[in-house]
Amino acid sequence: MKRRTRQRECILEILKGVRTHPTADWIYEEARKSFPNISMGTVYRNLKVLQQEGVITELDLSGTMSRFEFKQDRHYHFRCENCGRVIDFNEPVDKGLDRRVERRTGLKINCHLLEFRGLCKKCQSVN
Amino acid sequence: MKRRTRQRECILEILKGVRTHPTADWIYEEARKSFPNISMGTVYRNLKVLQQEGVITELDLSGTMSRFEFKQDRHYHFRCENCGRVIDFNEPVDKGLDRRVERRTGLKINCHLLEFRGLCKKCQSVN
DNA sequence: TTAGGTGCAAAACCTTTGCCATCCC
DNA sequence: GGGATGGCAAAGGTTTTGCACCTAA
Repeated sequence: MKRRTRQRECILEILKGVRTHPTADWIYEEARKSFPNISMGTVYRNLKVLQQEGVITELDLSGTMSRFEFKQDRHYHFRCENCGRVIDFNEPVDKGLDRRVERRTGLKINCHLLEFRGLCKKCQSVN
Repeated sequence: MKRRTRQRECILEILKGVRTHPTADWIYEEARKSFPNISMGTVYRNLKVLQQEGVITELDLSGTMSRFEFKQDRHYHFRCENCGRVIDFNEPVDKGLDRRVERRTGLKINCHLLEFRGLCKKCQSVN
C-alpha cells in the first residue's frame, strides 16, 4: 500500500503551488530546498506514483524533457517555440470530438491532446 | 552546400516507402539492409538534414523516441496506448483555429498539433 | 514488524558530437 | 582539391534501477 512520505508530499506541494509546467529537474532543485539530500531517483519515482494515483499529469506532448502539472480539468497547451515555456490554454475543449471520431473510424478513443505552437508575448517583443 | 549521398537517399526512400511512422532505430535497421556499416550517427544526422530541407517531419508528439514521416499535408495522428503504433488520421484540419485563437490571446500561433489516444483495432480485439 | 520508500551510484536509453578517413561536386 | 559526409566510438542528457539502509503505518 502507498505511504505518505514527506518527500512525496513535498513534490506534490511544489506542483500544487505553481502554474508553470516544470521539468523533473526543476522539481528536483525545488525539493532540495526542503530535502537537501533528495535524489533524482526519488523525484522520478514519486512523479510516477503520483501519476498512477491520478493526482498529477505528465504532459507528454513533444520535446525532450517531460513536464508535469497538478491535475486539472481538461485543457490545452501552448508551447513557445523560442523559450520552450508551456502555457495553459482555455480554448474550450470539444467534448464531442472523441465520440464523433470514434464512430467514424472504429478506433477506441480515450482522449485527445491539442497543442498550439508559436511565440509567447515575451519572445514576440524580444525578436 | 548539401550533397546527395547514397545513405541520405536511402533513408529518404525508406520513409517514402512506408505508411508507418518509424523510429530512428527502425530506420537504422532498415538502412542496414543496403548499407551494413551505416551508423546511428549517420541516420540521425541525415534525419536532421532532411528535416531542415523540409522533406520529412519529426513527429514530436509524446513518447520517448522520436518518430519520422515523409512530409505530407497537414493531418492529425492517432496513437495506440497499448502497442504505441501511430496512425495518420484524416479528421479535417480546422484551418481557422490558429487565427481565431491568436486574435483572442495575443500569442503568435504557428500551428497546432492534435493527437488522439486510445486503442487501435488490433489491440481492441486482443484485449 | 515489515512492506514500501529513500539515497546513492551505476546502468539504460536515446541522441549528439569529435575525429579522421572518404566521397562528391 | 576541399568542403561535406560517413563510420566509429565516446560523450551527453534524461530517466530508470539495484541495493542497502530507513521509516511510516
